[in-house]
Amino acid sequence: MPELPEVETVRRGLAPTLEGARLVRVEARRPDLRFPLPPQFAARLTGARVLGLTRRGKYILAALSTDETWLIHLGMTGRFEVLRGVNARAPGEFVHVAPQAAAHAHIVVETESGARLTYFDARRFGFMDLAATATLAEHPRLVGMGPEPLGPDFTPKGLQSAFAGRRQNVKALLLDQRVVAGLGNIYVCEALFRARLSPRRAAGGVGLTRLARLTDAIREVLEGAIAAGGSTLRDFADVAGGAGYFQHRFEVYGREGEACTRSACPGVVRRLVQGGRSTFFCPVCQT
DNA sequence: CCCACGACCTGTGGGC
DNA sequence: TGCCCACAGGTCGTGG
Repeated sequence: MPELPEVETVRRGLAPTLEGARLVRVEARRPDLRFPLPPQFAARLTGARVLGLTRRGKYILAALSTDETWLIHLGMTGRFEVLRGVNARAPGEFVHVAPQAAAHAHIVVETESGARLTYFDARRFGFMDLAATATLAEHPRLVGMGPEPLGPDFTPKGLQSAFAGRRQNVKALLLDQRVVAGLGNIYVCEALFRARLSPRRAAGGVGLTRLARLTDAIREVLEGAIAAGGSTLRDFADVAGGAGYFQHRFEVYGREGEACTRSACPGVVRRLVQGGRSTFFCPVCQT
């Protein structure tokens, strides 16, 4: 589910509760998510203070006072819920888009100040790890990851080098986290539409003019989505159970058969399957 | 190295 | 109403 804007929404939601907080009780209700949790996972978190919460691509990174960093990936259905204080369950305080089954509450963390954080993940495609902060950049999940699309290293020329000689289509390569970090199926479709670029083009053949449109489009889409609190199709919720609303601004994703939203374009949005995943695009104005 | 594809896991929505 | 299949926001491992 969550791509960069949703992960950033979760990070911002967790920050007020976690930053500076000491973790006093940690419960792992099963030994694994997608992968086994690291050895002594709960014990290594217990007693630690969270120094800061950052994000890299689709990972949330919690730097700890123990000189370790807690890495969190939400997979497709990972979700955090934050309950604060004794009145946390007061009627009406939280709106749950889809109440999470207790069976999927895998990790529970309580802070010294009485907040409780629960990680739910129905499909268990999410995963967590603990790694020494000093060598975090060498972590296998982070090493080789492409530039942050909202940072200064994401440029048309950089994208051109990443695409050079590649015959794969642009859509598939933009989903590759080594090319650019944080994009997923929705925002790649939306960005390609805004850039008027066909998802079927061979990546290596795209010129700088188009790549400049693409990098701009990616930034615009992601910034708009973060400002809207992410997109909620079925699973995504922020830490208070609320929905994002960027899905109302989708121009192609999920709109197969609808008229192209670009003014004066006579096209109809089509769906095709690339690399086993749906791509939505306008075959008339995306070239 | 590059690329295509199946696998992982559960829930849900649409069609019949 | 009920059943079954297709599909879902991600990533990894394997094979050619």
